[in-house]
Amino acid sequence: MMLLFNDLTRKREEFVPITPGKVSFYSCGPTVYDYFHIGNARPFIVFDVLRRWLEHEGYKVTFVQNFTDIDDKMIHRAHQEHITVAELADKFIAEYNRDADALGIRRPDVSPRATEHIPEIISTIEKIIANGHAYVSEGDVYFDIRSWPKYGSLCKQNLEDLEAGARVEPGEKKRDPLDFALWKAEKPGEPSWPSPWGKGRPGWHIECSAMSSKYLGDNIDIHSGGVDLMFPHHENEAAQSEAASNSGKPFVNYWLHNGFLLIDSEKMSKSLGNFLTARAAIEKYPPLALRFFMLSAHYRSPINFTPESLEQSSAGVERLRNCKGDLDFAAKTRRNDSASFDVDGYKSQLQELDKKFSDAMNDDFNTAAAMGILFDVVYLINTTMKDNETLPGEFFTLSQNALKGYDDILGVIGSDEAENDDAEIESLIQERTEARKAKNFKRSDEIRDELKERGIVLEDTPQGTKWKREL
RNA sequence: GGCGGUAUAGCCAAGUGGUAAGGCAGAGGACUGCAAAUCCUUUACCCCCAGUUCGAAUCUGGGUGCCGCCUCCA
Repeated sequence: MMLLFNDLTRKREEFVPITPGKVSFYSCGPTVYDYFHIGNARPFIVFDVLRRWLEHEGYKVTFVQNFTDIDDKMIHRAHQEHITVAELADKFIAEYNRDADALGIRRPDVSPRATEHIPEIISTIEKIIANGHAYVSEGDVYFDIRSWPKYGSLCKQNLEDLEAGARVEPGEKKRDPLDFALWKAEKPGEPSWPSPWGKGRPGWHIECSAMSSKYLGDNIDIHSGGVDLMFPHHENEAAQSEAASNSGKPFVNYWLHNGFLLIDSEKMSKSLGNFLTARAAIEKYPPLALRFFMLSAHYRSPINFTPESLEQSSAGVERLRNCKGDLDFAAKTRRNDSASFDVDGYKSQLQELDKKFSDAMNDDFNTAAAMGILFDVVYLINTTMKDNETLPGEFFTLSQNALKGYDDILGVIGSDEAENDDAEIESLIQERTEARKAKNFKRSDEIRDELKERGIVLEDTPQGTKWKREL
């Protein structure tokens, strides 16, 4: 049984998919006007891991994440850069993919772009108007929140409080300050598309309603995003989608929102000068450490991005990787299939830990607790190798598979790929081994220091010298 | 002002009634030519004050601190 905290009810609920064995999952993606920042990276990483976990649990998941490629920020930036909005979008979609790939974030099953779904958006708006929940006003179309009694039910605010903070732009023709644009009439110099209400462009929220409905249907299992999207974006999305479908069914069964990422205990903002793109973070810290950091706290808690926390995360990743490296090395040097070893006992210990890991992941996706279990697995492997001179192949197969299984979900260990200086490194190690045999420690330490400079760390073991690349 | 979240060791962080996971850092030890890795040992009056209970980090009430949303920012 899987429990998920549903922001609709503010409770942990058992996850029951609409269709047994299948999950429809929509996650809000980036507005592609710039590189995405480290705060954006949190939902991308965390919900990608949730997606993997759902698949691990046997669900066939359809994961949709949009690209918002038309809005005020897009238009503004394109003007600045003297390029078209479409060119800007193409560029930053490519940059998104580059950074997301580097962070080990799997590509969604569908990555729809708003501008490629104008007909769907228009027909969604038409349905909302036909159902009496939107009105046309001088080329704009607004959602009529007063016609929607459930409005405010996701963010749990009453309309008066929301209204107190509502902002009305000059030129907007709203009946109520909280009404929001589904369609915006064309302004000079802005991209526009023909519509029944004249030329214009879609509002911010409507694309998600139109595209989620197209790819996932009117009633979807999971919708995720950052907490700050809860209002107004998700509140509006839900109102639109339900007003359009008019089916009486909720737009979303489980709303999931990740907590905010702070930098040095402050909200990231350009004015504070603590703005950090994912690109810059990847250049500064190992992607594995960034993932480790994101998964080391519960996804709904706030996390604080500091140099110290990233160093700690890097050290944690090192421990995981050391275990994998030691295991792989021992598999080559200490394997002995006739060694006496209680394979069944070991297997049941691993299974017990695996059960704990699953329990943690199924308890509102508690990756922090699950990572704790991963370290327990590491400890079991390390102590087993410590206590046994040689081990049978089954030990290595079981252990390696266990680590790989966890890493397929969390992506915090990684694998080592051969590089073209491998042979040279190994020949230097061979030379060092000869030097050590001859008690020429000066030469042997020289070689070790030289390799250290190049990010290669040597470890001498009774079975020979093992080496690894630093993160 | 309204709504919500959070407060656990030097640091990060699990833990929704039964004598506090895990990681990082530190100290001592084993191992090592020296290291590194690993292993062993070691580090907590769970923000404060009341209350409920046989029993609370966990529940209730009241404080205090920090954070977020209410401003098309994940």
